Amino acid sequence: MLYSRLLLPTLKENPAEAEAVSHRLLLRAGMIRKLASGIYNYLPLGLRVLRKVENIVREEMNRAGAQEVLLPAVQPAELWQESGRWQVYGKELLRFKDRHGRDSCFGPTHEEVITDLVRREVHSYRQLPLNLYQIQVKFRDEIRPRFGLIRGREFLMKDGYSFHVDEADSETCYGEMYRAYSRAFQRCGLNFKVVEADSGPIGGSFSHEFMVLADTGEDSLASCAACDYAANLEKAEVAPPQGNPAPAPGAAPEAVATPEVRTVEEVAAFLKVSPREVVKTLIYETEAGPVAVLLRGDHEVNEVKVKNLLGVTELILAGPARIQELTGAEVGFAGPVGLNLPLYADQAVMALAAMVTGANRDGYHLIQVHPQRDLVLTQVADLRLVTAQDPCPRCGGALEILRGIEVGHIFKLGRKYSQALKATFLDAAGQEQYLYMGCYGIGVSRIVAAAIEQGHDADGIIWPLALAPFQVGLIPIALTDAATREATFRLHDELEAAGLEVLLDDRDERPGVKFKDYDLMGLPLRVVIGPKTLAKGQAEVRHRRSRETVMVGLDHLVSYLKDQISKELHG
RNA sequence: CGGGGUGUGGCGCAGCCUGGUAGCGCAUCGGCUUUGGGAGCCGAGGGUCGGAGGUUCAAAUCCUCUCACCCCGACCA
Repeated sequence: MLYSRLLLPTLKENPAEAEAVSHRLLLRAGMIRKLASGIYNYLPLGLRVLRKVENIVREEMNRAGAQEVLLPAVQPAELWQESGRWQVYGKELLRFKDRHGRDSCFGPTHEEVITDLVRREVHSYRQLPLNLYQIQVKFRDEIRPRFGLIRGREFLMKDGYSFHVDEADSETCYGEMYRAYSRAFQRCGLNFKVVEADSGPIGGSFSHEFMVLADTGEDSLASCAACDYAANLEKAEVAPPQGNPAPAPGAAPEAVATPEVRTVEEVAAFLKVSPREVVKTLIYETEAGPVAVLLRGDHEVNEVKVKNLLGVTELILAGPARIQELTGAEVGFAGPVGLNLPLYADQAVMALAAMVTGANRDGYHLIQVHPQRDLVLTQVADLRLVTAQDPCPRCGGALEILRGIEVGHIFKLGRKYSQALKATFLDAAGQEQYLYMGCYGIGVSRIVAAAIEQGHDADGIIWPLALAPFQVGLIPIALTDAATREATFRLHDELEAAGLEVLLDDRDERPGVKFKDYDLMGLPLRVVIGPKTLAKGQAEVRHRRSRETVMVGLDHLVSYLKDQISKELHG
């Protein structure tokens, strides 16, 4: 490919709109351009990378026995009404009417459509299992699109759905997808971690996310240094407290004046106690009514755990007026003693012998509160976020808290959609049964950004070979030199004939400009040819990642490059 | 949606506070010279200062409204 024929507008300066590294470099390297918030054009270079990811994912899905389909992006409201999600999906679902006034939406995901297809076409256990996937543009009207391709509104996704006669078979498929995903992300050259994830309201006993490790990631995860336990922070368990969980009660609770002392830090400092002895009382509104959650002052609530324990989908911290109404006191003085609300305590609270709580009275706190003697608890559970100070819940080893970008998510759907949409089959006994389903997603365009978050330096992108838009960049030092020109074009043709992807910079630019652009684009191998190298019958090959250069004789340059590429692609 | 910020040639910015003929760097076009890490000189083109309304003799600058975008929080591939 000749540079002069490509639409490849590189930028010297960082666009003001881009903050994230991948966003900046995608723009600067001329791979994407923004059309609207969270909506991007892919230019030729960006599309080449996107296609590479897509093909790796496709190959691994096919290898795992899945079949590719293509479902419509525009979907009728009826299906969503049938599944019940037309009401619950929220504003991320882009809705509109067609010319006849029929409610429609742009598909953010395809459970409804695929289940509809399968219920029409599959009637017998003999047709099962079935694993279908597609690679398609999705639209989710995100609250806040950001970081370029990492969270766009329109994005390319691989979504797959499997159908089974029973739960055991769906779990077999889950395992196959787990392995296929791992292979795909490995081939993409990503440093990733598989973590246990919250399976959410859909239910199911387990779910996994595939996280590309990057400090700029939007997700946090806990990972054990000693064993293979790793979980999304919102899922990560806290090991039950060790030692004596029920210390003997001491003196009776006593109210003390704490004027204008509200936060945990202020209370701890005022009463000269450790923040861990100050218990905070969080008042939440849920669709099932208000509740109170107790946590040690030095701990952070995990709202996902609270939601799951309560079985609610709505969990919002109560506002000042509502707190006043429920506790009789201002924010900062709520406490569990005598509070007429369902009371849920984090397990760590139970290990305290004497704690400080709000007194439900402005300007007062209670001291010497004993959890078992003084509180009427609805339930005690693990309700907080783990920290790097907590031991691993599996092996007791040290936990690390890392940041990651979610590029894949697999979970079991069970019979949620098959029941809602009445997707059934006849089993061997002639009985009508609901299908068991699994669901598997990969953020294809997000992988492009994640690979850059993981592979870059001050000069630009460093692509893994498998994703690079071109494998080799070819730079002539002086195209005005006839010998150089002739040798460069001949080499370009030879490389292409050998099946290598090569970009020849035939622009009338000075070498420095080309070097900068190639570092920015991040092609793995760069070949420089000029009068000086030609005089020795050689070319200079530079590895983008290591920055090492070697002189290679022109007569075996093609085989040298082929070797380098196959070495990196196949280990 | 709440909080913070930015809109001035294609890109990055100054000018705004204190109203008075719209500027700089890069990019673009033409010419000459250059050619191993974002070249030099000469010349040229390109902007209703996000939009609307208002104040004023006069608005990029002051006021009101509005739109777009970015960053921090609640959603997810």
